[in-house]
Amino acid sequence: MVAVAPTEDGGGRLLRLCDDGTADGDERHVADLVRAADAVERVESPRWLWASTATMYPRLLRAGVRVGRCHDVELTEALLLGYEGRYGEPRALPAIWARLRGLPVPPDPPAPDAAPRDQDALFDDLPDAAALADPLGALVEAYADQVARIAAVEHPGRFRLLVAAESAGALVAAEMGHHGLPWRADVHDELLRELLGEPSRLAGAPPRRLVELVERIRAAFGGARVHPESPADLLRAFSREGIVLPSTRAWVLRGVDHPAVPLILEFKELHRLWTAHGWSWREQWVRDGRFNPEYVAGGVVSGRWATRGGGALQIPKVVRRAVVADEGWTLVVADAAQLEPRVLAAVAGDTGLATAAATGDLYAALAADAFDGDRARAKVALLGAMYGQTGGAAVPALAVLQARFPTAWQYVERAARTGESGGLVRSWLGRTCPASDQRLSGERARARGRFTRNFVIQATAAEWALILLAGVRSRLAGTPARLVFFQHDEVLVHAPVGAADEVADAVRAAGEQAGRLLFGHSTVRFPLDVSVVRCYADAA
DNA sequence: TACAATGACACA
DNA sequence: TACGTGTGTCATTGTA
Repeated sequence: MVAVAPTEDGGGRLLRLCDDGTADGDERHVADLVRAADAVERVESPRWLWASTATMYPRLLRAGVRVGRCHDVELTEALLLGYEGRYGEPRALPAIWARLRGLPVPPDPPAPDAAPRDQDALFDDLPDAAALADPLGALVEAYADQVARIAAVEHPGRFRLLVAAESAGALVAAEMGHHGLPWRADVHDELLRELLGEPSRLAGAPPRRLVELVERIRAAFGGARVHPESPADLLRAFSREGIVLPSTRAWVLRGVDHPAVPLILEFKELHRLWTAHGWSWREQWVRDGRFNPEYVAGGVVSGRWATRGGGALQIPKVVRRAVVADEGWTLVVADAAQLEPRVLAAVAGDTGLATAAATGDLYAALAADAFDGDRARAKVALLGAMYGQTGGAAVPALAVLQARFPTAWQYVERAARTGESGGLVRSWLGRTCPASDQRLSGERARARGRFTRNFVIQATAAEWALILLAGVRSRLAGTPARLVFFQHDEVLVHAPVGAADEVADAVRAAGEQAGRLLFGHSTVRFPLDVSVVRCYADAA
């Protein structure tokens, strides 16, 4: 392992370490960090120890340097603080962040009733001068501390896998952001014109079809000046016609008998396309045939990724027509089928559910076993159990689930009760939900119960996906194929046409390995639907 | 005028 | 078919 800390002059300091964090050689200073890292990577491809992949790696990527493995101290620290129930501590993360960058540690905020402090006490509080000047020392110290804390968790082996997956995920996130998703601006423009009509010559003014729809909506309201993009205005317009609505949500409007309703629904859909993924979106986010969002690994408490800008994780299905492989290239699209119920079967160790999850269609197997072959009811029951549904027609189906798969049922119920009473729940590998800030009661307690019930599943599903991603990445290393998109349970690889089958096999193999790494010899399978397409919209 | 809260809806 | 989890983004509306 090689620890690396950048210095302000573009150089950096390197130190070879053993796995427990003890030094294995002398520290050396290099004038050009990027070149030095490249050389070290080529010769020995070590695991890199650094403060933050998100701040270090893009710089290397811009210089054409790719690394194989790393340990990301900040992401690991967030995982450990969460595990220890300290995530909300105001100073915990900022403190380590500052020390790793050689900055002064922010002081504790003074307690509201504290007596004024004397000079000596202030002096005691000053950051250690050596630590201040020594980010590399702080890094090595933080790593050794993390190694010891990981050894103390309930399942250290699982937690080490989590740390490795989180760090690998951060590498993938930086690489995907750097590489970008192939995006045909001309195809995007064509489909926008098709759906929205001619764009206005006036910047910021709506395209033709939206203008027409507004006119027809006004006509349906007897010529009143209605602004359909304003929910409050729409509510007023309906109430003038004697129709009082709780909101203007699409599913509320669908139950309303009024000539304006179908027009409003169409307007909403197109208006959203125009504002969220229209021409100005394209101008802002698409450059040289690539959409380059910034992925934030570990950005969601459940371990799912977030993105900053561009709404990369909410690309509407119609817009996926603009995602087209380069000439001579192809897209390998793989998504995990029924990932969350399969995760439930595996983590709960419910043998009946695991038997159903050993097949390609979990819902169908479950239906055959317990729901008289009614696949839709089986699906509703399972989703209801994972999301905490309490009412509606799912209730009888939930009762069947409870009676026939008590182990799985109890697993999610226990997570819900722990959450309601303010406790912490963990994913399979040890990612921990945020602590409750106060004692809860009533609806707020129940809401936290629904959250923790879902957390144990969603966070474990995110772990499976992260391990899949890491597996795909390492199998593609040294080939021209690139991971270009990842969305919770779906990955896209941009590959030369001739390599498509090989890449598809690699993705499937990574999926099988992810299941084994997480759950050993569980009978639960995690099949991937893989398709090889020119255009993302054509994926099955 | 700037920012925060809200409503709505896209994705998994 | 009924609204239960997690997000990000935009427009509107309310407040400082």
